[in-house]
Amino acid sequence: MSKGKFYLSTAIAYASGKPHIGNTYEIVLADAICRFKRMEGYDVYFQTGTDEHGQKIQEKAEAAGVTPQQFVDGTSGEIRRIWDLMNTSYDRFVRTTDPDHERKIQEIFERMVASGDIYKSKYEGWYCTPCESFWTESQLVDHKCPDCGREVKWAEEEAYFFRLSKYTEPLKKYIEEHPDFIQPEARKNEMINNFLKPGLQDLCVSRTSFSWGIPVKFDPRHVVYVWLDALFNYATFPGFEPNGVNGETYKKFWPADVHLIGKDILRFHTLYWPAFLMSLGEPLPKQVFGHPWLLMSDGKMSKSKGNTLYADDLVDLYGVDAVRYYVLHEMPFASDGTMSHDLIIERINSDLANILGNLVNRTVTMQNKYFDGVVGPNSTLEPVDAELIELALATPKRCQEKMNTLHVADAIDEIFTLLRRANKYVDETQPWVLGRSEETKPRLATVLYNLLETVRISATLLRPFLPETAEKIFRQLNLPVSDWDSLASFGTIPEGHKIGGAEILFARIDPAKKAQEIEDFYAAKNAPKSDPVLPDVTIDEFAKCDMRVCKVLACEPVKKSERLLRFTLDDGSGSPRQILSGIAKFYKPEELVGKTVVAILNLPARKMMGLESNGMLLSAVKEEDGEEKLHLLMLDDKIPAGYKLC
RNA sequence: CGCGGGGUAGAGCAGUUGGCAGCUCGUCGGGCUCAUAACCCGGAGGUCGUAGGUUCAAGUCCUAUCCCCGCAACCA
Repeated sequence: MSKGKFYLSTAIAYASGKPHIGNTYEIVLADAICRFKRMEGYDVYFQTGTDEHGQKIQEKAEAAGVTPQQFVDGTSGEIRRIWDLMNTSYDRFVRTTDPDHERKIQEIFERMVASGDIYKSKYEGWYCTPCESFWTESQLVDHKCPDCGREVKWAEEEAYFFRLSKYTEPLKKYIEEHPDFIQPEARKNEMINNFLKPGLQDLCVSRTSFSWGIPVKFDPRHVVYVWLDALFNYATFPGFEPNGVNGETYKKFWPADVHLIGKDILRFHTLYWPAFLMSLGEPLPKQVFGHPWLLMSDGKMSKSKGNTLYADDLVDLYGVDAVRYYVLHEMPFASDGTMSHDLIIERINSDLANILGNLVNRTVTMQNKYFDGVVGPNSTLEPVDAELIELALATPKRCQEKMNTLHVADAIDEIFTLLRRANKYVDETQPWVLGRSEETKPRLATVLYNLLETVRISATLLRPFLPETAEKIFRQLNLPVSDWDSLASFGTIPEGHKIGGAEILFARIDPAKKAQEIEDFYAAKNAPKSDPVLPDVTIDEFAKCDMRVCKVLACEPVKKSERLLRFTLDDGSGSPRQILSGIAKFYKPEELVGKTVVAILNLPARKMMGLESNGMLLSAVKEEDGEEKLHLLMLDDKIPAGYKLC
């Protein structure tokens, strides 16, 4: 029997690379909420996926030498693999390169043009050519570019705009009338004060500077702004149709109950997205939760271990449920959480092994030891029993209350409070003493019965968070996995039932041994492995690259830049050549002066940090566990400048 | 003055409208032996970053200041 529908979405992950554990946190959090809702009896639709358009992806694909579509096919697959690895129960995994989605976006764009909410205009402002940036009057410093201090000129570019300004008041009204719309609360004020009070400006919703996006149908020089494209995934995939003939899933589940997103993209979800929906006359989502970030506390981690944690590595080292537990439990509701190997080990040992695992183990072991696994009657109710039973019966409701406000970590805490109480109960009742004489056997049977029921209730509540572990517990109890309704009563295990054997759920980890294991693990991963050889090029194609020997005449860091060095080179032509290279992390400028290097000269000039770069220095580069290792190619100083490579 | 987060016990954090400074881990002492050296009880440990201010009362409100950190951008 359904208690109603529940539609939750995660943000779609930007398919620009492999997601780290911080990105993975979001899908696990979403999964825990959805599993909980399903257990409560809601009809759940859980959508996630990948956002695959935009300039950054186009650039990354070019750098990798593949088409953007090939590139996102790879990254999207990788993201989905990690979502599956984390045992997440999404109903649908969507991709914005889906042709049906693209068609709908084009139609939505046209519909907005028809209604007058999108209009063609000019993007204008003070333009700094070297920086390729538009500035407003107020941003200028001495009427010059605030970044590089050069002259700016008034420039304009044709673009489509969405009449966002028109929705300032309706949005303000909606947010005020729906106090739970933006969560956590603090973010709401941020949106109101920073954006709504000053009034929203119309939003530029097309781009001409790159091509990897959904083309505007009647004006294909423009591609649709990625956010307009991406945000609509929540509606198009369940079956929203711009012509009004919506699909079944959309009819049933829209509006979404929760959009779960990172706090950094709250603005897009609480202002732009509702405004787009208002423009189409569609209902607005009920709640947007901007979750905090999971940060790496990498201070003590050595370079060889790497400082970015990935879900698949962590699963290899600790197992799925341990990783799920960590991210779900260690994230505060509103502020950022931290993560490291040491912290994970600590949590596994103290919570999963000692409190949960040990309770299950000692309970199952005793039942087997004293009664050969056969459950007896619970006949001797004492005050200490009542206390445990009362808490066991109160815990589901407490969990539910926390989950209703998305306080997932607090919900888990409620379960562990019960588990701690049960451990204490063992001490209070001293079953090993009761087991010594036949007289006290009935009392022992009752004590163990109460423990088994408490374990059953706890395991049921753990299902959304630790699905595999919950199943393992039920296997030890030799019971079918129990559901939400069974939590209303204490005493569901039938007398005479025979439980299964004890089995370790989470082995305690020896931190020193594990540290060694972690080091070996990363060392093996970092072992040199060769990238596949790229498809053949012809000698003619190769010859198009004009690579020449250059001498470094001067080299200095670029102001305000972390990575860039500015080189002045002798390329043999007689006039100096300026090239910028992002290698400041690897070399000190002074040690490069006078060196003999190789550069490609015939790349188009490119501006970085306001300076022009005429070519590229060749380096040997390799990604090692997310970190780039780089060595500048240097030749024998006997080779004169200007020699060509072939 | 790019945007943002944060300084509370050795570590990680909670502290709602101001009203006795709390939780988890660790540590020390004790208990227990069913259990994964696990479990249970108790203790020690904090002038709440600093300096001012408002108040009967400030971790909490105001002002100033110091210190950490994340994000963004250039990365041919």
